[in-house]
Amino acid sequence: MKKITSQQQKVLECIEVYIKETGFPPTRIEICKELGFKSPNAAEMHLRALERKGLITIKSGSSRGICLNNKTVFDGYPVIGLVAAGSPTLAEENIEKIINCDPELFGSNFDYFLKVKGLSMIEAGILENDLVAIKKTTEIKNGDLVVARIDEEVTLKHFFKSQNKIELRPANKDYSVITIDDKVSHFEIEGKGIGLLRNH
Amino acid sequence: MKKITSQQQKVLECIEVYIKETGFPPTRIEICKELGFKSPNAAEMHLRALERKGLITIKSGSSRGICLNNKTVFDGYPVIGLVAAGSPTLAEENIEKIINCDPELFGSNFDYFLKVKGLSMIEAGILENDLVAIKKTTEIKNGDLVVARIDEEVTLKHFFKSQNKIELRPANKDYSVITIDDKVSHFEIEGKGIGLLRNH
DNA sequence: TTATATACTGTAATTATATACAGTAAAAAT
DNA sequence: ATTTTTACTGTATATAATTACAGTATATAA
Repeated sequence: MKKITSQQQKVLECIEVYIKETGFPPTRIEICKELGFKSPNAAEMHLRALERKGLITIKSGSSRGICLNNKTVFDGYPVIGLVAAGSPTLAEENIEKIINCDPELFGSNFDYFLKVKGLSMIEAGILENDLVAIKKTTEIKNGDLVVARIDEEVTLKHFFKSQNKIELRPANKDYSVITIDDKVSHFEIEGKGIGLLRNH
Repeated sequence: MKKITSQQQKVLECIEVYIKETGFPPTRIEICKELGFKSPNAAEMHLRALERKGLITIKSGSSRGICLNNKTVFDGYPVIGLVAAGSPTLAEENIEKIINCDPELFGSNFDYFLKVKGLSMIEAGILENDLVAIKKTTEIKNGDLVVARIDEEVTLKHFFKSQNKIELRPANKDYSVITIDDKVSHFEIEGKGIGLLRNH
């Protein structure tokens, strides 16, 4: 996609605002009024440029026939259940279902829901089948809830790093701490749990 | 609001579909094409009727100047924190903030979020400041998570009813079971917890 | 340096659109 | 029983809107 000029940006915003306020797109002349142009051709040329750059579609011959192309059809966040060994977490085969919700539901944006298996985090109030909202990131602080991949296995634990070792701690007395050492051939932080969703 | 005829309903749906597909409302003639009318006045008359009945607004003189009025501006579910003694749970003074999310996020519809105070349900994985999605209902089964009002105090507990008594059980060894008996002057079930939301 | 794109004004023509008016017919309300 | 509303066809017209064409000027890319 080609770069957009500031004037074209203004025209695009003008169209977006107009649609938001009235429910239908503006005419060339209305764009001119809004932005102070004196010729309908000014608007026309900007519209042509925006169409060339793929941002709008103009339905020829139709009044107000301006379609915005930027509508990202967002159908929700995938729920990841058991991750098949060796496959990327977000691979289609791992997607159990799609949940539609506000991206800002947990304060900051996230990437997917991980469905919790087992009871290893029960003392942190994370039960089996809870959905933990995961944000893909490697910026992790001690104590954060992380999704980690150890030797092709995916696990949800609390992260603790000291001078010489990394520990993944469960929140359950019956489970033991995982220490990342030489025996581990592959270790990777996939992301961070920023929220939780439960269906009673 | 007056009742709508089936033909008017068809015209309204036609407009909604048209907007969904193109991003702008149809002209009179386009409505006619879609519904098989042969005169633009057929569409015009239906539009006038829909405007009289308050379902649309027609911007006079504007091409495609049809605005839908049915847009229910839903700004989200209220989060209820501490409930002031004697006040209805959903009173404005109790609303901490509004969270926008899909009404079907927890399977069935619900009415508000209750912000959890204290640790009485910690063994059920419900921590302080968790938000429990509450559906207002009195249809409760044994073991359900309920919001109950006892003598003007609101509490979140597990519900158990036997032949001769009702118990509200915490999920924490350090808390004791509440038994509803003659000492209680007022007891009421406000609703049922159907889901949970947590911000890490 | 020579195009090409941006950024407009100004005018005009064609077509798209709203909308009024004259009817007809049937259903529903008064 | 009569009026009003619904539900159209068919025609006409003023105006709303797209869109082409002729310019001017500046900035950017080849």
